[in-house]
Amino acid sequence: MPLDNYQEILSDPPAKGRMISNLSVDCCIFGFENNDLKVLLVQHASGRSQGQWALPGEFVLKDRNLKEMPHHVLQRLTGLENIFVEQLGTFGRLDRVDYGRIITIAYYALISPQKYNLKVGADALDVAWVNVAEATKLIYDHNEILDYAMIKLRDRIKTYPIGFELLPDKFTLTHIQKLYEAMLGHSLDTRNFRRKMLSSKLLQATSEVDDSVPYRAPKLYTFDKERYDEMLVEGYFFQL
Amino acid sequence: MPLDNYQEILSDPPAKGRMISNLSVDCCIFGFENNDLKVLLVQHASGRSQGQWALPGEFVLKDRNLKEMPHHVLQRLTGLENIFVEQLGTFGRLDRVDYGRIITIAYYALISPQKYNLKVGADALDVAWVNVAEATKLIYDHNEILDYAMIKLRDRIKTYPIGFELLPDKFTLTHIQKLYEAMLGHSLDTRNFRRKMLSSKLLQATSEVDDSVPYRAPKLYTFDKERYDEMLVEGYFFQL
DNA sequence: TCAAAAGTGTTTGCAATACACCCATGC
DNA sequence: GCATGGGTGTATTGCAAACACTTTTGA
Repeated sequence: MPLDNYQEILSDPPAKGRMISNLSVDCCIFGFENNDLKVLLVQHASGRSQGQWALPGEFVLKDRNLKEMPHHVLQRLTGLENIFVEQLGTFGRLDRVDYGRIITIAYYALISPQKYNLKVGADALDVAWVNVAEATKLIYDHNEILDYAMIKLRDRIKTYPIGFELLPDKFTLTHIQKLYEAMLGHSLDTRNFRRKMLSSKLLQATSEVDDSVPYRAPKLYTFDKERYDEMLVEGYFFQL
Repeated sequence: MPLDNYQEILSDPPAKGRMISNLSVDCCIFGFENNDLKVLLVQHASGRSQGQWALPGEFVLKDRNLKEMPHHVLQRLTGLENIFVEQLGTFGRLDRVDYGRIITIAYYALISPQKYNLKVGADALDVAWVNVAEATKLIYDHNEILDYAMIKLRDRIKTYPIGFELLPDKFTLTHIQKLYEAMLGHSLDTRNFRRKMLSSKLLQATSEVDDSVPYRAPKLYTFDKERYDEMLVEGYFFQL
């Protein structure tokens, strides 16, 4: 399923009167394909920022709890619900945007490739998955936000098994190793990695293999959501 | 130096016109005394919230960068500068305050006991250091914020040696052990703790001892700021 | 038969843990 | 001399790290 194969479904932005005009939410939406970590960017369609690439975002809505806002952004942009989201932090330099004093609350989201199904809203010219390393020259302070997201993500992946949020339901051990390597920015020892993953009890072997490959077909695993939820509570540490 | 011995210096709140009226900053300001972790609370002097205890806070000022705001709060409240501060997160439930849609950015600050020197602003009836365990029944969602601060603090103390921010310039090994125990909520093995602390190279033994005690005078240590800064960069991990 | 990746065990060293007694001081 | 906390060492265990070859499959 290629990443650039999205549907052109218009999704209208909310009316101005429903927005809190000095407060926005911006999202670093991450995906993983072809052993690369990607981030979802939009190109602004109008106004002073027309043509520039940005993290997707919205003004906070008057009638929504703050924590619903990143889901609202994801819903408008991708139609997806129940996505993993965490707050990153709030950015409020005086000159961070060029048209007023806007403070933004940044979130990051992790979505699995089965779910790529992008809409392009009426306020965006284009939407694209971009390799994180190539997502330079974003508008406003969005590169600062993205850099911060990467730091947090690396930190988080070492402590919680959130990487699974980026994988399809069934995946191979190599698949998840490549994901960790992409996130951490260095390679990992295969034997040690596999031992650790399997001993974590997070994985469940299926009887299936991935026979679409032109070499020895690797086993497919699924990921044990119950065990994962237990770990989130007990403060699991994942040393890598 | 007793904690409740503060000066009654009035520090006027900023004019309403300088504030962003839907955005506030609230601070969990932590101190450590008598082996207890304390948080600084204020009692509101006027308005609907009069008499209630709260985390100190302010509305965000139009002409200040967001990251200066917690320092502004600390400055007004305590007169202190150069305090360790980190952002916790932003809280925005629709009904979190009872007089409108206010979103608040929460910070936590760590201050050392030498620096206790509190002012009481014109907008506060009273200011007090309260044991964290006893800081219940705060106004709005401030208990939620404080609970979250404690979780973050525990997490952080396990990874970075931020505990030193809560100690005076010279301290004993027992002193810092008690601090860690208070933060983590359980006791630690003295021999292991000392070995680990000393091998971290964060401490520098002085030739002095604390001879104010009625038993064997313990050695005083200072803390090596340079080594600490190195560690913050190299992502030091402090397993406790 | 070759290419490409899957899959598999053992050894080594370090760091965390558990554990108990003597020491110095002031009263 | 006694009460109080200061200060110290060793043995064990578990986990992370380093390391290389055989297996399977499709082309």
